[in-house]
Amino acid sequence: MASNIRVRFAPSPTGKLHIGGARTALFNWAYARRHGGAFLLRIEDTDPERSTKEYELAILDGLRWLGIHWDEGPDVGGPHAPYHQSQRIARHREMAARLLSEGRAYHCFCSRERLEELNKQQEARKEKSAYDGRCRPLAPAEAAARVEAGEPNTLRFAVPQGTTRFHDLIRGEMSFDNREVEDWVMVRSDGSPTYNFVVVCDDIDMRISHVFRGEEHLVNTPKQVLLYRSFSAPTPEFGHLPLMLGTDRKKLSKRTGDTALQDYREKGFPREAVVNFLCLQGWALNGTQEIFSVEELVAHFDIKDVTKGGAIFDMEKFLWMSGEYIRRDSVEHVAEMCAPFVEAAGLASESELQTRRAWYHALVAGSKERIRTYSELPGQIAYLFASDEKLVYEETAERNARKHAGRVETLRAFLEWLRPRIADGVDVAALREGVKLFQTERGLKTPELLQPLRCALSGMAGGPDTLEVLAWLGPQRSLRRLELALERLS
RNA sequence: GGCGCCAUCGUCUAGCCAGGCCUAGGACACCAGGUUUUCAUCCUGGCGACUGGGGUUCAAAUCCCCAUGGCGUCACCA
Repeated sequence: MASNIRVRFAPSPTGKLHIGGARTALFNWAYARRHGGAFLLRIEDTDPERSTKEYELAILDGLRWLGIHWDEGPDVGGPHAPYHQSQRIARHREMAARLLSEGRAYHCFCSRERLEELNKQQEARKEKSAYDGRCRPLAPAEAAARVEAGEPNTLRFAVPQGTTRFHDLIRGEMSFDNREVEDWVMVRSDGSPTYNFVVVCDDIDMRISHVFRGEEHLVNTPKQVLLYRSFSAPTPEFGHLPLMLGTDRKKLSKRTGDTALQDYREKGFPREAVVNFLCLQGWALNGTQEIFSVEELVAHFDIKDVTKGGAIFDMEKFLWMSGEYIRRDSVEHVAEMCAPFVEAAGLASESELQTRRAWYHALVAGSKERIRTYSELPGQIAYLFASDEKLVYEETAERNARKHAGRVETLRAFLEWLRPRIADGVDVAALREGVKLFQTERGLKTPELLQPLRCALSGMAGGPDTLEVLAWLGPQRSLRRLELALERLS
């Protein structure tokens, strides 16, 4: 059954994909999927000063990483191409001319100086700053003559009297007095059309049925609704998503943390966790289930269930969720995802990890529940790659070891006991049995042996099973580290 | 300042539209126990909220009004 539902995500390639933009894209996409509609991508590259191809590519890349697929867009094309706003300029001009000829827009010859002056005066009188409509009464013929004569001008939309109402699927009935909407500029003096104008032109031409975007656009909506009516085009349904807030309770900005999706990708957050967490900012599956898949999202998502209030981005919960995904994932996959971080940390090259695949996987299996992002793995396993001589003892690890007065004697005895038992390799299970006997024979409590041993082998206060660590290190290096510890812990 | 939006634990939220099932549920964080050689995981328990005031009603977190607070926005950016 074909659906008439068509939604879009229309980023401006003037920066990296913002985390809030990513959520907007996700919600649009999920809505389309849920209701059998189409999701399209349009690049709003009409600001040549700030738009770059690099950002555009990065945004597409980010969306793909999230698993978002678009039915129509700049790279895949579609029936309403082109999907770069800058390439639709001829159509924009045509539509602007239409409004002008119908008397719904007019030429304005006010200079920037006058507008600035006007603004200053309004501010001084504590009035709202808005264009005063001076050029609106100009006769069309006179205006046309002045344009013909080369006088600089902009094209302004002639806002009618009355009240503009529209329905918002998240917030209900919205109402704005048109006196609050100024005669805004549709086309700049250089001939380029402005955002509020082109966004409507394109949405009409692309048959967009639902517009879901950030709440900061709410106040633009009356301007746009008026435009739809001027074009006698059906007004789409709107849905203004709550803002994502920083810890300062203000619109998420770089001041309070990373705002680019890419930053979280580079920090090693699993993409499923990113998707899951982003959805939880302003939407809930049912109020009790926090972890859910995109399939569940698509099966249950409805714009009506989106929250109205802004959501503070809680990094602690995000990290928890990230760790949750890593714990639930397979060792193989986590190992693969962590590999680039292990390499970047200078611990081992990709080929070295390939060569020692089973060994590397064992490390990951032992560390999986101790990391929250892929980037945390190197810190957990660095001691295995350190030189025996330069192994760093963490303060707590050394303190724990030194708590035991007989540590050096214990380690010396253990070293001699151990040497023959691992000459042919380490058998953890057999060793574990042996260690129990070693302890009882000497009347040692477990920590008395294992805390100094752990410090000697890894220099870490925590971590996986000490005998596992011994196995990973191998006989030679384990013995070497024990010998060194005899000195270092005395 | 004008206009607009919003308002449940510290945070994300369920409940609100269709008022009683709410002595307000879940999650993160925090605290206390348990498991573990340690850390982490895991398990158990605890702490903790309906912004205030009016109204409607037999009954309000839920509906209405006001106040307060927070945020957004006021460009020839998008």
